Amino acid sequence: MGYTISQVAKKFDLTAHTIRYYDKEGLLPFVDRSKTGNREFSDSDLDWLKLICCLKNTGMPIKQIKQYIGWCLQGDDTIEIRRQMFLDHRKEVLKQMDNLKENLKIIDYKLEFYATNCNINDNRNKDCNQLSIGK
Amino acid sequence: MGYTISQVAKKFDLTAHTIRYYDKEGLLPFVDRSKTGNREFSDSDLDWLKLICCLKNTGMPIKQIKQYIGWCLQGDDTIEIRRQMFLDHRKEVLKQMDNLKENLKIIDYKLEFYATNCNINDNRNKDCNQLSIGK
DNA sequence: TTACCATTTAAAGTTAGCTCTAAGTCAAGT
DNA sequence: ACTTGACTTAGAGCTAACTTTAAATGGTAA
Repeated sequence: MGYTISQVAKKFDLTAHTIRYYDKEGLLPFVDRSKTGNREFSDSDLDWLKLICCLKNTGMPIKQIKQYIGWCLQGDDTIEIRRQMFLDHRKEVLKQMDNLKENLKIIDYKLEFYATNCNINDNRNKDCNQLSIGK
Repeated sequence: MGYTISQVAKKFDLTAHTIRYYDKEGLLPFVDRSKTGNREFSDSDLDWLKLICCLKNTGMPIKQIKQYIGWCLQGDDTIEIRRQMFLDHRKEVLKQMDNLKENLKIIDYKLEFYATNCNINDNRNKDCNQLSIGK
């Protein structure tokens, strides 16, 4: 039978509106319809959607995801460009992870500061309001 | 003397426009002005801005950063709530890192697939177009 | 003095990614 | 037959974070 849009929405923690929006934007050209025109998602469709969410959640714009879907539909001639896209995107993801790590250091520095100067012995004379975050 | 807005923009890889926007949104209430009304950034201001960028680049909305800045201005009564904000935000950042790691796995799976089935011996009969990305 | 910068403000415009509304269709239950 | 609820579309509306524009001011260099 396949899954209805609301079942899929639940599974992926999206709204049906959002899934229709993705469809409208060209991200789901493969999803079939029932006799009455309702979307029917197959298991393979869920795999596509999982990949789409992966790309979206790692910061790829919807337009670029659409382009990738288009390449997939075009067939094997686009295999190399698709592979390159994943390589490039992988680099992007690693960069994001590095950025998060760096920023986590700053946050941890601040937390250390609050712990050391503010909460032990409720010492309110020391200035926890300063913003020096180290070099 | 302090730094001009364009010097700061350069340092932080932002535009002067963006910095003025942050100021307008209440993120930079501490920045002084010269006699002629131009912003003059001190070293301490740069530390603030560094923290602001850290929070922004880890996904904190500008409104929430503004709220934090407001708490700082209010003084020591808000220390505990600020500390809690950093604790909460730290959790968010860790969650983001976990998400990135999970999604990186999917990307690596795809890359492995492209490497195995598509590029070795230029074997174009195998279907690299499929989207099954594993369980 | 004139030209050329960088700066200022207020306000309008842009983009991405939804989010919601209106009006309609269809299938199942009472 | 009627009601309820899930689905459909087109299109309008919304929010965040800029980004650009217009008009004005001030400092420096030739």
